[in-house]
Amino acid sequence: MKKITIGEAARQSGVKVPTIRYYEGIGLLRVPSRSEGNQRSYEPSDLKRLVFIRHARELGFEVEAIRTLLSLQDNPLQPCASADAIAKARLVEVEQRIRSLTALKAELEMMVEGCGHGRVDQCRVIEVLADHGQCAHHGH
Amino acid sequence: MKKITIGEAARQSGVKVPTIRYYEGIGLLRVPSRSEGNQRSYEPSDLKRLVFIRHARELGFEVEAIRTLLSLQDNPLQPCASADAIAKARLVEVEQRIRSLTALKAELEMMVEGCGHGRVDQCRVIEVLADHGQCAHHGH
DNA sequence: TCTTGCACCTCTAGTCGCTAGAGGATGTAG
DNA sequence: CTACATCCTCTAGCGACTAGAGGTGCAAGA
Repeated sequence: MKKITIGEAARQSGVKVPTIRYYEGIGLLRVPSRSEGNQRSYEPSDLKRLVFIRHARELGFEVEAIRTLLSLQDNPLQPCASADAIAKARLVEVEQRIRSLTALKAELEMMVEGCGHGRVDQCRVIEVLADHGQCAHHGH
Repeated sequence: MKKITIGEAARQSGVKVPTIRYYEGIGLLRVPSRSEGNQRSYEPSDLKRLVFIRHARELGFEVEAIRTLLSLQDNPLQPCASADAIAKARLVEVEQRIRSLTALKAELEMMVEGCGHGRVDQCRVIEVLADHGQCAHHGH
């Protein structure tokens, strides 16, 4: 039962102090007990939860998805179909995002390579932006 | 000089009506003339500008970058080094983003594949989120 | 002419996930 | 005792829109 301050929790979890308070506000984190001087006082389990949240955020899960994942974690005997579905949906999103960014990269490369570093009226960057018809990929 | 309404401009440019008004508000688009009934009235040049903006947004350029690109387009005799620099910076961002998303994809795939579709307490998705040490990539 | 109904107008507030700052209380080291 | 860091609450801001309220304009059919 070694209780720690919010600052220490921030240091150990990698989540910033105002963000911890924000997570409490939106109900991702339980309301912690307070010290005599009204300061938040966290337990190891809170720390674990913070690391879980941080990690999920780094993987790009939205707060609502994390809310669901946390409630699943809190009820470990339930079937994990939901967790699986959330992760799969995220995977599909990420794959889609990679595809569109790759197309985008090709287009930017064309723009940059085509730029003769002369005047704007000969600049391929501006030209391509002005005329969509010159795009390599018309999907967007 | 065929003037069009904001709705028609939206249809032809692919930029939504409230977004056109928003662009006017932040100064990306000139303040258009008005009809007798106080309705915005756009010219072909506005339409071109809207398409330019839409295209740049689709390529992920921020509004401030677009502001610069537009001012370059308005002064075609200047050297295009700025446009080139903006596009290059965006390219670097995109490449970085693709790299991190690819790492993320690998991690999500591991999570999804490892999930035995049983109960939460055996679920790899939850497990990996809870314990950062199990990640394939520790960079994040 | 009337009326229906869509498109337009302005303005404010909400979205997401924080982040920054004001203004004050508490805790700790020298 | 005095700094100074850290904590507290509260409000407002970020980017790039989006949604909605409450009202006006306009074109076409009955």
